[in-house]
Amino acid sequence: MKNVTRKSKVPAMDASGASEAVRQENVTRILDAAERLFKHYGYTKTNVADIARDLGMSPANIYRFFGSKADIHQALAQRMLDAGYQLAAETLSGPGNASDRLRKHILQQFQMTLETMISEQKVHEMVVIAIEQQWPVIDAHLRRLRTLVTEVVREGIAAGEFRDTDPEVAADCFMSATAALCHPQMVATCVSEFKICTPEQVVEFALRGLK
Amino acid sequence: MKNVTRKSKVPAMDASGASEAVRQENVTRILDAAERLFKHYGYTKTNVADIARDLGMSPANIYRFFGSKADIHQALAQRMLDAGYQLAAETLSGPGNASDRLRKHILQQFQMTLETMISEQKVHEMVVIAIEQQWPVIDAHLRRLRTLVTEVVREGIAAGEFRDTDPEVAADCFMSATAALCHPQMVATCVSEFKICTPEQVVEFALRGLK
DNA sequence: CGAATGACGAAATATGAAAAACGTCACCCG
DNA sequence: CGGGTGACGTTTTTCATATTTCGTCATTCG
Repeated sequence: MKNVTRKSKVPAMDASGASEAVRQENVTRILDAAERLFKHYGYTKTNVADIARDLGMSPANIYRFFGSKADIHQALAQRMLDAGYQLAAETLSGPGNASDRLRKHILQQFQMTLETMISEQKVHEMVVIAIEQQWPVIDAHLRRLRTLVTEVVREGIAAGEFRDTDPEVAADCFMSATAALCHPQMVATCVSEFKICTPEQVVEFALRGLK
Repeated sequence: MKNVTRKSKVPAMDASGASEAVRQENVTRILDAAERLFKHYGYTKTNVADIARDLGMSPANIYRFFGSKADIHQALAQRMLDAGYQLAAETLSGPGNASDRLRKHILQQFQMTLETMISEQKVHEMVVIAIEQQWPVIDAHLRRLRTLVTEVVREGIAAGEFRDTDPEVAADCFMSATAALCHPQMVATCVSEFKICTPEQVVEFALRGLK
């Protein structure tokens, strides 16, 4: 409901820079505390009073930086997704040909999802909430990732590595085909059930679709 | 917990056939009533007393045929999955080359999932329960389907239509790659979000992975 | 004057008793 | 004797209420 990135109005230009900086630092401190508490006690079991107490401030003060508890959750999700995006960007713009990079990217994504699910259930709880409620941050993240993948596909086509098709469509198809390895819900349900092929084989299969 | 297919002991061989037949008819009647009521009022809103009243029998009598309400649900799921399997079997053993049959099969599956989700929310509720609790019937159904797909892949390889690889692995990869179109949870979440490519394109992409 | 807070109404959630539903069993009936 | 049932103990769900938590605002503080 409320907007996540509410910017304070900037009445004067002279001190606004410093003011904005100190504000940003408070935001970061709150997110750090929230992340730690959420991971320890779980999202639903942690209330804003807990976060405020942990920081030695009043609950009301939290609301000067975040419109709601859900906003904190979303900002945290944004931060985590940003980290994932950063990693993906490095992998996808790293060394190797297009196939190598895409393969590494997907398997990395899979690995990350798997580990989060197994060892950090509290984080997984937050992920599930985010997906169920179809937050825009998730959608935006997927779009960002798709942009990266599209670029790699484009390079692969230019290098003669992939066949010549619409890079956007091809990238989207590739991501759909590997969704079983990247989507948390899929990973959660499909890992347990008996599968014949390995993640590596699925990636190879999807890569072949590009060629 | 309880077993779904509890068979009555067969003390004598002469009348056991008829006895078993009349028993089977009761099972079917119960399932028919349950299906109608579940679809109308929803699974959680319907109790066994409702089903019994609908059939003009006592609730206790239901338990002579099913170990629990969940067993009815599972048997119903089995019956629906059987119908889906039947359809898939016809499509996959129908006319056309391997690609045509696989394409038709996946798009058909997608269509079915989509319609169920949109127009029969009560059924979708039951599907979600079945998936969340990871019922063996679902797993068995997927295995059955995979067997069918494997056979088509094998034929495609024999006809020189697909490249020569392990049919089982290839079929499993193909199903993973098209999971975004067949898995109810995926369809539910991914349809709404803005996608660049169409279902048809995803299928073509996956088919290309076989070639 | 802006940063921060205690007090407060609204909304969500925990609690616990009452009701309903589940599932079992001794018993009845054709 | 097998098909069927009413009565009954146990578990789950419902629902009203008490408590917590959320989020706002007038007021205080530096």
